[in-house]
Amino acid sequence: MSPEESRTAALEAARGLLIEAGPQAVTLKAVAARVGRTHANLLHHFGSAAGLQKALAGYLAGTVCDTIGDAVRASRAGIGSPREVVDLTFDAFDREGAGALASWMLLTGNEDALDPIIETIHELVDELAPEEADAHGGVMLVHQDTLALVLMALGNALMGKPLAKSLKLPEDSARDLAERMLTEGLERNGAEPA
Amino acid sequence: MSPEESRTAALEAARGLLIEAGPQAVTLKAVAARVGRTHANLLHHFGSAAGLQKALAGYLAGTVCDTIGDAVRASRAGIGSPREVVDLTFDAFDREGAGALASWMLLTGNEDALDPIIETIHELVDELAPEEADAHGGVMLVHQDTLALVLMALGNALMGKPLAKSLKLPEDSARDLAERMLTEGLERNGAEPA
DNA sequence: AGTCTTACTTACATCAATGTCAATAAGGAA
DNA sequence: TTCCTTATTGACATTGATGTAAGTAAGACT
Repeated sequence: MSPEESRTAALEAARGLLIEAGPQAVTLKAVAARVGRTHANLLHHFGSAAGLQKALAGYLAGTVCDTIGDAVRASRAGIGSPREVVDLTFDAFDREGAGALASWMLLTGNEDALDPIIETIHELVDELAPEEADAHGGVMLVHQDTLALVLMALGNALMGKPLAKSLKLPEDSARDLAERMLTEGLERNGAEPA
Repeated sequence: MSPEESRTAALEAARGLLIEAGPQAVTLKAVAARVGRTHANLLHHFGSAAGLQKALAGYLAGTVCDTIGDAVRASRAGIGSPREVVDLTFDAFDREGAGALASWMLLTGNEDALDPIIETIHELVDELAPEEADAHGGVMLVHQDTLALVLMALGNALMGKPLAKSLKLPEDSARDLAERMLTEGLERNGAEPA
């Protein structure tokens, strides 16, 4: 197997472990077992456990960005509905492990590894901002709305299910809320409703 | 030292460690060192490391609830401004370690330990809901707004600072956003503006 | 062929966190 | 006092994650 194949196979395995069992489960031995190698082999490819984690962060940032970015660009005659953007963002954090990884990095004090994720989000923000707003400070508002969107998506990925249950709300209430907020924000910002 | 004193001293130390250095730093040895005991002593008092963690969850839930609840009740002639509620909630997650603990519990799959925290949040929600809305389904909306508030507070505690920096927004933009959202939500719900 | 690189492995070493056990010491109760 | 409970400790055992070192095998290049 080529080095590149080995690396991506390992990263896919690590991503699966992260989503299924949480960050604690992403150990050299567990990832190695999933790809049928030994943990020493992963050390050979990634240098260290921290190297694997950093590579995983970059890999996740890439896949998350691709997923969202592609969908956004595909539906980009009329940029799609705000709901679509909301669903994409929430799915990215819920199901693609970005939320779990991000919080894990922060909780372990490893903030550097977060940079690629934040950067890709930043790119998405730029792409979503209606251009006509740029001139008169409207970007500020769009960035604020995106900030709220990401924060809610992250919070929802972590606590959404138990919290909604505790409040006796349907499980995806947070998405409705984010949609409402995004719609109002865009209207306030002068964008035409989709 | 009495058992109760020992326990609370240990829990205070654990809380400090959690806030300063993250959940990974809350180990038996580290906590013991901070209170001038040995890790075996903590095992004696809490039974196991998981026991300490569970006790810490309950302790944090208690202090967080007391802090917010007291302030809310104190300013309860006219329930205070929405901004006040926002600040209290954000501070709870930012500075009292509730956010770090909650996500840590979730990430390690230890969801039971979260129950007391969610329960105290639930109590706060009930207290904040304007009574006149109860009759015609307005509680649903208030609960939704509270859900959004908590999710944003959690997300902000974890990613707020780096994300705002990346978006070139002032550091507490999320609080402004939450305030705006809460105000609009309450107005929509028919509550008189404070 | 021979050589060099490299993916990969086995075996060992280390370190940190957790947990167990026996012993000590100190206070209250009989 | 004696006894009993219990807070506390030190020494040891265990486990899991990480890292190192030496060696094997297979392909590439001369």
